[in-house]
Amino acid sequence: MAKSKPSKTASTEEKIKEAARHVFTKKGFAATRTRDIAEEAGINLALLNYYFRSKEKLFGIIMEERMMQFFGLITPVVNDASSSLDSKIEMIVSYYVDMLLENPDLPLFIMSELRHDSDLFNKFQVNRLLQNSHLVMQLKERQPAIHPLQFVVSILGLTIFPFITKPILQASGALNQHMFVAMMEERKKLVPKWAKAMLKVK
Amino acid sequence: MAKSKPSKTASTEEKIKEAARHVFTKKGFAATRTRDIAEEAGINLALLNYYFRSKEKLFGIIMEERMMQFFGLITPVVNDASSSLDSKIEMIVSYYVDMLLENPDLPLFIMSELRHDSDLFNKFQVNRLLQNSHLVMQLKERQPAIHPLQFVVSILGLTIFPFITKPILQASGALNQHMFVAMMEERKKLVPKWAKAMLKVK
DNA sequence: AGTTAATCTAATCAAATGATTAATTTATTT
DNA sequence: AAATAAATTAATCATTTGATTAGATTAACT
Repeated sequence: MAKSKPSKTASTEEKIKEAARHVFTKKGFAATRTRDIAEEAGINLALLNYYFRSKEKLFGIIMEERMMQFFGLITPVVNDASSSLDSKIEMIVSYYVDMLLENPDLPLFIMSELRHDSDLFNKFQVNRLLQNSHLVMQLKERQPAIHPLQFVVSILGLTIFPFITKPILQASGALNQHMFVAMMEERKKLVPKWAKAMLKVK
Repeated sequence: MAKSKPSKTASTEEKIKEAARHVFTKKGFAATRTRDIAEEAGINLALLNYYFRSKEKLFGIIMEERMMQFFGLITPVVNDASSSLDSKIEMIVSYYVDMLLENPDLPLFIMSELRHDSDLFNKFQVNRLLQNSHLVMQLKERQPAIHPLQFVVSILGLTIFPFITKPILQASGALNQHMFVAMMEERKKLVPKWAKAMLKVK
């Protein structure tokens, strides 16, 4: 398997962040030992505290990065007043599939850590992202009978949930890596079509 | 908030299991201290090892229980040769919503732990659950152009994903507990209708 | 070159944590 | 009632783990 690269050229600080990003995202905060990070970064354990003070501080930095990566992706799309509802949906699905194929552990990481400490959410003020957004307006207009959140959760679920079940699908032998990628590529077209059909249901 | 009841009447062994079920499911294996479990069960820490040998062993017991609860729910439905595709979908959604409203932490718990140790999955042989199932046959027949797994993942995603995002939705203030329940009750009817529409898309 | 600051290392600490032990209490059996 | 087994407790152990320290090495500056 592709071992994460401690980037021979990168600065020590960046090597630690790279390693932390990888280990935290894969194992979560509680299961991560600072020694794991130090080892993967190829540095002395004390340097972790020298550069980042504590495990918590380092985690906070990584978490902020990852939350921005995860939630920041939709912010511009959701609020774009010039695009149609259908093209917004296409963009959301396509962007997320591409980004999550590169970062398959991200959803489970975000959701798990946020459950343990939901303050993280307010801390990085990712809320008020949907409130009064252009997307929500368009959803209300297209299908006034159903709460827009139902659609938002559905579209995101159709896109993100496969990445959450990926470990199960692969462990069960139902799917190998190549098939998974193909499945997600197909979803880029399927989900928008499905969404259109769902919006017509009364 | 409703403190979990250490069941004054229950046996010590059962009190420990109750507490373990609760704490493990809420915090995950790594973040759980055996002392947390002992305290919540209202028993001496040593009794945990007296009855269950080790944290790992106790966790294994709880994990097996929870995986059965989670995956066992669909097994009979998925293989029922007498029910229509549409009614299978209705049942799956309805069963899961009801069960998960009682156990909202379950999906995130299962997915998180399974990611850390996907052997758990094979260990409890939950695989081969879908392979050649009646449901998969019916999906192939109804919509041969699309891999049945696409639909299975979608239907489960539409049902389960909201529970995974629940901590976020509530932390963001987008939804309170009552609204969440109402939303999920509405989904019992919406998801089957959506699924029907999705199956028609070509 | 000499001085100062930054970076890094090995060793160690203190607290947390899973587990065990020896002794005590309670229940069961004879 | 006496003897035996089961259940429970307080104290303690051994490891792990996050963090610190003092000292060495390297880089930057004058």
